[in-house]
Amino acid sequence: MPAKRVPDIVVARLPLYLRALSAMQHSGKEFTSSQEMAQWLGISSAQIRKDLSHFGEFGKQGTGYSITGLQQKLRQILNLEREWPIIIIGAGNIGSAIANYPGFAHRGFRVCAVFDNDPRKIGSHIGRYEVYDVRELPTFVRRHGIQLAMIAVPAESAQEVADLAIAAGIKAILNYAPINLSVPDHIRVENIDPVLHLQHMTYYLA
Amino acid sequence: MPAKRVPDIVVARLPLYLRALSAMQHSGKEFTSSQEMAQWLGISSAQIRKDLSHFGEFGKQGTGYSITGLQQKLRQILNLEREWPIIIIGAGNIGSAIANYPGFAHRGFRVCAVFDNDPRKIGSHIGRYEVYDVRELPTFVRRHGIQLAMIAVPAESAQEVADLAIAAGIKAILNYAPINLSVPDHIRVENIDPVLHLQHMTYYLA
DNA sequence: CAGTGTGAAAGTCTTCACAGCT
DNA sequence: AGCTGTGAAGACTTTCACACTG
Repeated sequence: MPAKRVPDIVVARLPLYLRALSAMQHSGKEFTSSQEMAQWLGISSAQIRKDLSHFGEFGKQGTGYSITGLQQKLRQILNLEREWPIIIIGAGNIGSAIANYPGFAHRGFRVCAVFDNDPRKIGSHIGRYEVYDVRELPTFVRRHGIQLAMIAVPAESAQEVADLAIAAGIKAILNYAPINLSVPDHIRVENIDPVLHLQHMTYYLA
Repeated sequence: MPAKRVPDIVVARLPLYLRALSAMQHSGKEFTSSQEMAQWLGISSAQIRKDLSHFGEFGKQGTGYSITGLQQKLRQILNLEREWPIIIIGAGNIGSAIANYPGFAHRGFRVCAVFDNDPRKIGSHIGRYEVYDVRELPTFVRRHGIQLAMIAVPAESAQEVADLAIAAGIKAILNYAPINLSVPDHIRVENIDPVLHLQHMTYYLA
């Protein structure tokens, strides 16, 4: 469906559009326009139209976009018509919080296991997940064909567990450790480090 | 110190440089080069030099940058020579996890209070923080002159607590709720939504 | 001679503005 | 009338490549 090669920055905005559409759907509306979405998201309407135009023509002139229709298209584009299993590596504060985060379920993801290397944590429960020994990770990942991992271990161990996960077949990593992972070209990594955001904002504070 | 107006995208990379420098410092080195940092971060050396050139000349030709010297400069630029107090709004999974996250302390921030509106949580303890009634937030923020807040409440309440916090004097918000906050122009907001990152990555997975 | 700082060139991304459809 | 989809223009960002310095 992508006509040519779509810029990564455009792909990054699609989930945002999807999120806005969900909120609009909740408010019971049936159609929306690039203008309305733009206002909602604080960006320009031209950008939204241009972004979507990379993938096809989803709107009706004079009317706008069907909210459910566009959601469906975006889910197709982002491969969200299936549910993706994810593993969490690290059963500390962050690992526990994301394991119990209810926000994944309705947006295409299902946490299916939590791993740690601390004998005191292995076998214990986090919400409804038993914590497994990280040594069982390779077998687990291979057996279930899992491609997504979230890393929530201390910075010192992050590269090590990333290597382990990649060797086992993981293709994309959401990394919560405050460190830059080095990975092969075909592996995707996205990072979440709240401190980076805070430090960015303090630049603008008196 | 900023010669002219520095692009926001440049400011956003400075914390990344700071993080890389900390890691290098730990490995005992004294000097680094734009090339070494670039390799570490997976970006180009020219970009690093250009970014830094917006703020002054920090390197020595032939030698590179003093690791501690550059760290100090970046801390100055980002206003990180003081320690910033932050409040957390929301004492659920995410709020608790970030309250206990040890990564803030050495990077310029100190969590100083946690608020919630749930009577069952108010008065209870999260790590070493007592959870306060959100109705005490305005007084607390004013009395201590707090400018930074992290919002970790459900999406439905996020706009409401953001409004409350802003009215009390909060100037910058790190928002964990999966929703776009609308705020006045002079307030800065950054968002963390792991699902957005995951959905971005599934685009590239088979 | 290794490595910075920087104009100029190349590349990328956003906005404009309007033809054309409903 | 209202709103999309889109070339072309404009703005912004990155990279190049080299004069210069310790």
